[in-house]
Amino acid sequence: MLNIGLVDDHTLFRKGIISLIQMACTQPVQILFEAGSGLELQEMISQDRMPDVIIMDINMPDMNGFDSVLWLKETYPGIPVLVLTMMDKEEYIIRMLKLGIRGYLSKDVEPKELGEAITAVSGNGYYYTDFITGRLISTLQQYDEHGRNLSPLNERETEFLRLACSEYTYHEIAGMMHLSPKTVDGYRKALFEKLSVKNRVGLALYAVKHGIVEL
Amino acid sequence: MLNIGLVDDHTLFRKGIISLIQMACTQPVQILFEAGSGLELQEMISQDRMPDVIIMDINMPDMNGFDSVLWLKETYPGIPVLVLTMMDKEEYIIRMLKLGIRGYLSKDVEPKELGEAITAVSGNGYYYTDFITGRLISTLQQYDEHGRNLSPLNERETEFLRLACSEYTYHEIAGMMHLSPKTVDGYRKALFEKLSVKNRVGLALYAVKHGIVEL
DNA sequence: GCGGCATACAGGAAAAACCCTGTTTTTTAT
DNA sequence: ATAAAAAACAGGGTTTTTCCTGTATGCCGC
Repeated sequence: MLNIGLVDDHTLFRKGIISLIQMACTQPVQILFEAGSGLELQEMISQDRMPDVIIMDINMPDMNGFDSVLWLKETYPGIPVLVLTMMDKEEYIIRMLKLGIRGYLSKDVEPKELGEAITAVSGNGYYYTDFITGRLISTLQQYDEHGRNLSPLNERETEFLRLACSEYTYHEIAGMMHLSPKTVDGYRKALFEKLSVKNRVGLALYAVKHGIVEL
Repeated sequence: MLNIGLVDDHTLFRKGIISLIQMACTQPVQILFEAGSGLELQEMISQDRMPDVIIMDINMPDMNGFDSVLWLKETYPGIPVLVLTMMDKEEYIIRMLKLGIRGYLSKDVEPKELGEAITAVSGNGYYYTDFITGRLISTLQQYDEHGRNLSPLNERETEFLRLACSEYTYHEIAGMMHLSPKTVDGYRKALFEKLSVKNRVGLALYAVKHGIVEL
């Protein structure tokens, strides 16, 4: 019997997932527990309810998916995690992959696919939707003419980008970042190039689209 | 027996809703049909499967929630519609209210609330979550010091706002709108005032936040 | 027929954004 | 240890945005 732990703040989703699991899985499975956040997950596991697979969302109150996976990997690295979320932004996928999750599914998944993913992940396998692998491949293909990767924004660039999505002037942003306005202007230019945008509005829309700033 | 028609493109959601209905409703209910889009809804109803209540999402392929409700109100105005969606943008809520829906729920709804909403709507009642009514009230409270309503953007302002969320200069936008750059500057100023923003980035973020431009 | 109102438009000016080229300093790799 | 890359910064220029005040026109109500 395969024991599944379900972590999602929406009751609607949890019940939907349970229904799908029951109709999709060929092997015998049961829902060991449901948790509405990372904190509840910690409670469940501290009560010695050890699942064979954890299905987890990202957006949750109290403790989100990233922190939850981080904690799991530190504490019980053996439990495979299957992320099931609406968030299909590249940044999120990449962050999760780095944390060592074993599968990533979008919430518009078909029952059959969910069953396959659970089977794969509960063994020693991995499962990512075609959609997601497709996006990742196209991301990894973003090199410039010298073969340098253009896409990943470093710490400082990300910080600048977040601040650029505001009503502060670049001068004010320079102050906040403890940099000269000229340096900030350099970041601006670099990001225009990297993200192929022409003005600050382009930066803001890129940031929203890729989940770098929340609305 | 209350017959429910379920219109949502995500299998996960449909199964979740069904679970919640079964655990939340005190009265006897059954799911008469499930449809994955407005087109499928039309098929179902043309097969003479007339539900007492329709629970509907907004984002769907082929035929979305707005068009579906529009068609329903023209063809079978008697069937009450309960919108159940993640889209909590004011523009969407207002559009749906104008179409004459009877309830609007967010997908993070509690089982109990879903049951109450179904009961209310299947009678001759209405049901809106506190969250939604709260947002609507705060929107309707946006008056200026003379009592004039600031919030609703007219046609031309909306058109300008959409164009401002781009990498065109205002000069180029003026050309597209067949207006003088000075007039466009007037729209800019008026929108800064109405939306309480300080620069073009603020405009773009407002537009995204309120569903005026898609990403 | 006249004030109120919305729309379209102008001149002019300061601020901010945008762009290019080049220097210094710090970090990193070998 | 040193060359190469990345980060911080400057000078100086153009374009765009932002802001102010003021005018002309057509529409609507009373």
